[in-house]
Amino acid sequence: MAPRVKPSLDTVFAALADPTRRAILAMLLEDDMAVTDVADPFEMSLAAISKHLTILASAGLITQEKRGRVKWCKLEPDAMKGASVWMQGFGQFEPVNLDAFERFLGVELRMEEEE
Amino acid sequence: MAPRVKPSLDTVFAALADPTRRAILAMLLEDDMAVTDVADPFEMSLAAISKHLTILASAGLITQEKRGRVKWCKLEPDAMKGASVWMQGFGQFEPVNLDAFERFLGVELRMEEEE
DNA sequence: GGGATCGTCAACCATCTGGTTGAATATGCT
DNA sequence: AGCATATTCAACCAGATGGTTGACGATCCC
Repeated sequence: MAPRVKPSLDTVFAALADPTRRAILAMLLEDDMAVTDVADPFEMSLAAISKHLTILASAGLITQEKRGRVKWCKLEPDAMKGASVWMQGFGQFEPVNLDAFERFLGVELRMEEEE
Repeated sequence: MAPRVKPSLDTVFAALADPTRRAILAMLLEDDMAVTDVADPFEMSLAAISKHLTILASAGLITQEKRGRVKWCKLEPDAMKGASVWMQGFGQFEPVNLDAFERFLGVELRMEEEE
């Protein structure tokens, strides 16, 4: 029942390769959310979002806890550690720059609106 | 002719999601390589490796320059910057730890041998 | 010129991915 | 009990992905 595998680089990178899933992770930065609420801003079906959440969960990037009929989704940023360390082995990237991060988030969201 | 698009998070993460491609990047850390030499340690066809290299190139993670009949592949670690910054927005991961990186490389290579 | 080497192209194939819809399950509310 | 809400399941579909093989165009070398 507990999330089985070691979240491999394969599954983490693959999970992060989809813009919908990255947007979900960004939403979860602010707070834990129910599946329905996660789905709300997207134009796709609830079932599709549910699948995305399953993928994020099996990559270890989120955990889901059912309380009552609501399943709460919680960001697990530590799951990115391995991938982050791996990438940083390729170059000393600029010291963690939150401004740049927010700019990226902004660009991503804007792209989805335009689509 | 020049690599067209802005290497998006989509293409970078997708490129990194494949273990063969990550192994290729790790090889290129040591030195630039010809396509044939890149393909050598793998058990798949040269054409398959050529495709992987194309994917890496269109994600901006490598560049390829043809000199004579040999096409040289060069690592372009800066293409990871965006992805790295994006991930670091989710948590302050341990200050660049090369030991951990080499451990990861080791694990990845070992996995391929066993397969 | 002619043969070997380097690399890509084209066609093909099996499998994965991301989405849909409709039905099913589980919980909460009155 | 009976209805509404929350979420998943199952079947299906189109298109992407990762691999193969065989032919092809370039380039180097004798």
